[in-house]
Formats: sequence, C-alpha cells, structure tokens
Amino acid sequence: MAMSLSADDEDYDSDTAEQQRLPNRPKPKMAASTATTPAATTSSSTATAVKLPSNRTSSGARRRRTRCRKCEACVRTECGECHFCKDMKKFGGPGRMKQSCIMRQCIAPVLPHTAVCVVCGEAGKEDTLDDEDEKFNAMLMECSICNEIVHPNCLKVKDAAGVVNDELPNCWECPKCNYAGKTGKACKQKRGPGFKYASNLPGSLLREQKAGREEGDQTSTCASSMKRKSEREETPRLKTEDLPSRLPPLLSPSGLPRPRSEVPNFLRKKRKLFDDDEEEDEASAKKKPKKPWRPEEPLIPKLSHMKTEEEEDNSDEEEERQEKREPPRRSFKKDYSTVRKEEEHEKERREERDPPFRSLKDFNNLRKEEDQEEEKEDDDEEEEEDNNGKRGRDSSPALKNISLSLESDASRCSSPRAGPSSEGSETQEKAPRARAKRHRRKLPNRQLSTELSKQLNMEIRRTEHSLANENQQPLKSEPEDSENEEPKRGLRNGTAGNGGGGGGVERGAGGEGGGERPHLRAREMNGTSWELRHFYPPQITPLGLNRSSPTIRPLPARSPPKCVQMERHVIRPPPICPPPDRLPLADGRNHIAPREAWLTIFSHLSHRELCVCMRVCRTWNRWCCDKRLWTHIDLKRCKSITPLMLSGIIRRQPITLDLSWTNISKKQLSWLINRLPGLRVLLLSGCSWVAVSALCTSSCPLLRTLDLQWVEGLKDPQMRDLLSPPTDNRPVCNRVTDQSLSYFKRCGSICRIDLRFCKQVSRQACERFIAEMSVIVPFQLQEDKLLQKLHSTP
DNA sequence: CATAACGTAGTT
DNA sequence: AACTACGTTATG
Repeated sequence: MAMSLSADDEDYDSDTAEQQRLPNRPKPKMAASTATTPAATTSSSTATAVKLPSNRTSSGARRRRTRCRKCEACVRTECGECHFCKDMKKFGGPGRMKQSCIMRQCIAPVLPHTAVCVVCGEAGKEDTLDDEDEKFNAMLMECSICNEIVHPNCLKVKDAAGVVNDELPNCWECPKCNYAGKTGKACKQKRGPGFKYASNLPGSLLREQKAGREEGDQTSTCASSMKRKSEREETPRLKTEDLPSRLPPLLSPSGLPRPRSEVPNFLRKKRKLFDDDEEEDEASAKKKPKKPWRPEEPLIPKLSHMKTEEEEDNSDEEEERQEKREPPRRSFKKDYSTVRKEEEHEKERREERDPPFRSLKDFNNLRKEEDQEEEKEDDDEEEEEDNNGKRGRDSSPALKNISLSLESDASRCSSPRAGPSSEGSETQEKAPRARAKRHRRKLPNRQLSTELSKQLNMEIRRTEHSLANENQQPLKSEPEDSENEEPKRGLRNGTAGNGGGGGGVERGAGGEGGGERPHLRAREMNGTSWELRHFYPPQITPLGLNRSSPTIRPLPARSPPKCVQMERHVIRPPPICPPPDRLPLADGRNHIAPREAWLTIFSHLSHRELCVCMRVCRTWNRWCCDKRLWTHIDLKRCKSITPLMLSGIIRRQPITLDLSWTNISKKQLSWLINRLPGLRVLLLSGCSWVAVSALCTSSCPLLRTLDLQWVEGLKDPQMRDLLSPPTDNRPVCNRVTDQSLSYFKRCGSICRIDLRFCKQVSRQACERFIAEMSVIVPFQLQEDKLLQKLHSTP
C-alpha cells in the first residue's frame, strides 16, 4: 500500500479545516491517507469511514448498507450466470469474490437495522409521526460526507441546509457538512455510502449512471433541512424511499437534469450489460413490465403491490419503512414476514388456480426416497424411436402444412401487439394496455406451462438420476452440444452424433466413472459454468438479434431454474426389459389389471397428472411414459427450454410438439428434431428464425405441419433454406478437420475415405494427403473429398 | 481502469 | 455459527 505523505498532508489539511468547523466530526482515520491523488479523494473518504473497525463506534464510522429487500433486484433470484454467481460456491465457484449476483444488486441499499442516531442513540422514529416533515426529522439520515447517522431532529444546526441524496435511502449531506461548504464538491466526488452497490461492480446497473449523474444535480439542496426537502418538486424527499420500486432519478423521465451526452453512454453500457435479452430501456433498472416472469421467482404481485402503493401514495412506503424501524429489529422482521406472507398468499392463489400442482406438491412431500426409483422407458418405444435407417435426406418430404404469419417484420415492429401476447393466430387483446398488467394477466397461463415444464424437469431428473444409478452407468449426453458443439467435450462418445440415429436414446461416455453418483453429481454441478457459458449463449444471442422490435417475445432465459439447468441431464440407454405388464404389489403378487388397462386409465389424465403418477412407482413411471399418452406435448410459452425438458420430450416421442413462443435455441431444436423421428406436427410460432433454422439441417421425415407464425426474421431466403434439402449435419463429422487426415496415414490398409460431408475438410488437404501417401498407398480423389485407393492390394 | 480478492458487517 | 455480500484493497 503506497502512502503518500503529501497526500496525507493535503487530507490532513482539509480535514483539519473540517474539524474546526465541525467539532462533531471524528478525526479522519489515519489509514484514510491511502488516497494519493485528488482523484482518489472519494475512496479516501469512504475508506476512511469504512475500513477501520476501531472507529466504527465513533459517529463518523460509516455504516455498511444492506439490501432493501424490496427492489426488483433484491427480490429476484440469482442469475447463476454472472461473474459473481459463478464465483459462488453454490454455483460451483471458489467463493472468493463474495459479491452478490449482478442482477441482484440492490438499487436502494438501506441502513442496517442496527444503525442508530449518533446523537440520541436511537433508531429511526419516523413511524411515530404522521406529518411528512416530522417524519423526515425523525428518520435516520446518513451523511455521505461525514458519515454520521442522525435524526435531523437531533441536529442542533437546524438552520443549515441539508442536502438529501435521492440516490440512496436515508442519505444526505448533513447540514453541518453542507454549511461547511462541502456540498458541491462532495456531491461530485462522492456518491454517498452504499453507492458502490450500484456503481462499482462490473456489470452494475448503475455504473454509467454514476458517470451520467456526476455532473447532474443528484442531490437537492435544502435551505432549512426540513422545509426545502419537502419542497423539492422534482425529487421530493420521500423519493429516496421510493427508490426500490421506482426508476432511479436519473432514469426517470421527470428526473433531474443530466448531461445529455451521457445518456447514450449510459444506455449503451446498459444495453451491453443486458445484451442478452433485454431491450434498450429495459436496461433501466426499474422497468418491470417487460421483465420476464421467472418461475423460480416470487410472483410479481408482490412487486406490483408495492408499486401500486407507491403510485397511490408515497407515504405508504414511508409507513412501511417506519414499521421496520420500531422497534427496529423486530418490526423489520415483521415487515419481511409480511412480504413473505404476501408471497405465500400469492402462491396459494396460484396453486388454487392450478390444483394439480398443489396436489403434486403435497404428494411429493409424502414421497419417500424409495419411490424415486424410476424406470426406463419402454423397450418397444425405444425400438420405434430407433429410426436410424429411416431418416431421409429430405428435410420433410411429408410436410404438408406450414403456417406462416403474413405480417412482415416491419409491421410487427410497428405493432407491439404483434408479440406473443397475440398468441399466434389467436389474437385477442388489441387495445394497448399497460404492459405490466398484461404481463400479470398472462401469468396464470404461462405459469401452467411453466409449472408443467418444471414438473417435467423434476420428474425427468429424478427418473434419470435413479436410472443412471440403477444402470450403474453414468450415461450422459447433453442435448446442447451433441451436435454442433465444440470438440472440447471429450467425454462424448462417437455415437452421440449419429444424426439422431439412436432415436431417443444415446449412450454417453461410459468410461466416466460408472455408477458414482456423487461423483457424477459433483461433476454435473461443476459443469455448470461451462454449461452456461457454452450452452446458453447460443440460445440467447440469436434471439437477441432483433432488438429493435418491440415484440414482447419471451425473453431468453437469463436465469432459468437453476437446479434444473445446472445439471447435466442424462440420456438413458435402451431399457433392458420391456415394461412389466402387471403392477407388482407389496405382497409379491401382481395387480390384476394389465398394463393396457392402466394405460386406458392414464389416458384420461392430464400430463400434469401423469407426471404425478410417474412418481408413484417405477412401474407407473414406465407406463406413464408410454408415448401414446404423450402424443401431444405442449410447451407453448415455456420461456426456458432446458436440456432436461428436451430429453423428457424425446423420451415421450410426441407426434405433436408445441414449442411456440419459447426460446428454444437452434442447437436445442436441432438436437430435438433429430431425435423425434415420428414428429408430425411442430409448432414454432413466435420462435426466432435462428432457432427455426435448425430445421434446415435436420431431418424430420414425417413432419406434416409446421407452424411458423410470427417467426422473427423469416423471409423468402429463409423459406428457401427451410424447404431445401437439408445440408448435411451429421455432427461427429462436422468437427473433423484437415488435421484428421494425417491420422489416416497410420492406416495402411484403408481403401476408401469419404470425407465429403466433413465441412471442415478441404479438398486441398485431401490432395495433400494423397500426395503424401502416394509412396505408401496410392489414393485418388474419386470425387471431391472422396478418397479411393487406386490399386487394391490384398 | 477493471476486476479479483479479502476482511468483516450484517443477517439469518 | 453460518451465511451473504459490502466496501475496500490488491493486482494486472
């Protein structure tokens, strides 16, 4: 640590001056002099406040702020994808960085509940009062300059101007500091305590905001700490409290002036940060409506509730806050639990709307581990699935029905209604409405499919998990990279790329430590980062191409259900035996009803119910997976299609598959299609062309109906590509390069090398190979990249 | 300047 | 006590 005497001196000087004016302010801590340049003044002052525990007790010791727990960031779940998430142990990282998820950076960090007024030693007391100004005087305010936390009321210097910082709750420049003339400078150089939350971190939502606001007047000066504060028309004092549920001042259209030139920069940066999925102002921290609802998140109503409150009356939030304050800790708990209760209520409401899930949940709770053992799918299914030879070159000779949206991209762009909300052909809502409302309104429906998919995921995972165990063979293969992936995955065995030749079943690398579940699990978990890095980007990026469209396309899954997505999923081998015809009973005998009878019963159940049944026992599990029960799989609007879901689909071999308005990626779709040889109806409306283009390289011989309504970017050339015979996409060959030719040199007896479909092998390399081999074995190029030995030597 | 790492405050 | 993660420091 480099210390500069001169800097010290400077600091000392200024601080001395301060001290003279501000008797209350604790002497700057010596370590603060780390600041060596004027530019570092900021850190100097903050460091001063924070770093020395010895000074914590003193009034000026800065309090670390903590989450508000209310803002959008606070209520969401960890993305699992950002730097910090990846660092976390729970995501398989080393846990060194100890930072919160980028997406979870609180936008309005609050003072800890242990904070007390430096003068009277009490917590905030604003809840005891009604009058706005009174409230203000009774709440704790932390000075961003001297770090003192006081009740404005407790200050003796009442006539001095206090400057409230709108950026942070309970933050101001106290009258003393302000009076001392530090306002302007401090304002520019110092963001105030807690600002780091939003500004300092990589990917911070407010990072550029900081720059943008540096010059803008983010604080409001008050001549008399009380009066002026309440007078501030643009950023009323209480706005501070509103932050959690409001646009930050900078972003607010009615916000304080800011240098225009910085806005684009800010947005640009943001856009970059949110590149993955969101639209321009989406990046603005607080635009909720567009934010996709995530199944794993508490449902929006809580937020919306808060928002409503805030819209109705600013003081409501204040009151909420007050509740937290007195008595500080307990009331906070209460407050928090209230929030939780609300969530639970909502959850209940949801579950009422969705009874099967409720019952499932209950049911699951009763389940014992032994029930988790499940079985492989039926042999006969597998046989039918095994379509190795069937697959023709033709993409879809049987295709009879393609539904297209007649609207151009442009028209769609101009019509925000043209998005998913219109649900393909079944357009309903026409009148523009508040997005948030629409969003909310859609929740139930969406939730159904989401829940279904979750259910599916869960069931699949359990099944596969146990199967992997049962078979003493960790069979794994990832849909995401079985085809066009990087060669990195040495684990994948060669057969994995047979263009889906194995039907729905593939053997993964068998040599990976058979049967070691913990090992496998660990690997699965540890693979997360890799998985996310390599699997999700392709899913996200293509969909992100048409950013300008206001279409409310389901956003790419920035944080799909983690537990699900994390794990490598397993593709099971063909089952060893056909499913039993009778249900074995506890007493060793078999149930009287044959499988077919059961299937008849099962056929009356919904998919959701089937999922429940699948968890009853292994026999039911196998029976319920009978593809006759799953001829139509509807995953419409499932925002995130996970690998597990893909394998679940394959296991069930549907005839009709609805993937409309999902964010399925090209890779996923490609993987899927190649493994659904019996698919006849495929609904892809609302998907991106990038994803749909998977069909160009996949064969789906029986496909008869293809719904491409609202496929973004689908134009004539795309249609041409789609309907042209597929380019060869046999995956194991896609990655064979020129280099591989050299390996053939070892094969003295090889007679014919057909590399025609190896895109990465060049004719030149073949010629070179022939030249080099000519001495040993004479080859000729029979055709482009088809090498034939000239004289067959016995 | 960006970001990794760290000590430890704050919360559960 | 365990956990999260803030705000700083170290490093490249």
